[in-house]
Amino acid sequence: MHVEQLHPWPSSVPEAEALQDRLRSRVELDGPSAFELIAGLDVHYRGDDALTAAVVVLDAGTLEPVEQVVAQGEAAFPYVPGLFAFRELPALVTALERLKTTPDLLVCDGYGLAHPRGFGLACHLGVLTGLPSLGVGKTPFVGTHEPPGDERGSWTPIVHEGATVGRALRTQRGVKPVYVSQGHRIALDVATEQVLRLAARYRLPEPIRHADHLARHP
DNA sequence: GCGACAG
DNA sequence: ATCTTGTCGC
Repeated sequence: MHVEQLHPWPSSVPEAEALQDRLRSRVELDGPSAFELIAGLDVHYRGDDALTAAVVVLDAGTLEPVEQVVAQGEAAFPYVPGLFAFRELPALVTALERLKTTPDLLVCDGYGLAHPRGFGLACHLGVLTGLPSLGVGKTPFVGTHEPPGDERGSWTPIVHEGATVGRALRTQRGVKPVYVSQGHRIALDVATEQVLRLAARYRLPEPIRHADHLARHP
């Protein structure tokens, strides 16, 4: 599939923040509510710089994989909370470009709107591809929230600077919640519904589990 | 001002 | 993210 060019690549923290501020204006917080092909994305680190990016496309109905690609790369930026996306974007974009199929939803490992400048990895990937995207975080980042109830499917809003930026969602009874936020071209209700449906058996949604496995065992 | 901070 | 054993539970 086609992905928009990354350049110019930021060479400093202020440049990276400015790029996020600029691209943020392109995020759309509403879009389709049904999807045929759903991609999971993840990266596995192998040392200081080396990393493997993996993308697995699943049939939304059967949850069977229909295509999977990997790309070897290097961390393209130092790890700075809030600028995490710049580490993994080049390798993830390379992997996406190797896809023969075009998914209609990207399920990203990390945050989208629930980010210090409202532009996490999921937003960035959504804007570059033009595809609906959402982020699934495994630990809290920005904002505050109450613990969701124990039942699968219960959730509480994540509030940051007075606005709802995501949801803490219990995908399974007896496990820690995951943190869902919008990336691009998707409503929060739809993102929540998709994550819950994709996490029918485990804490994390199936597309991310597949991508994580592939990145670790290419 | 200080600490905490997605992966 | 990654370095790492045993242990509890289905």
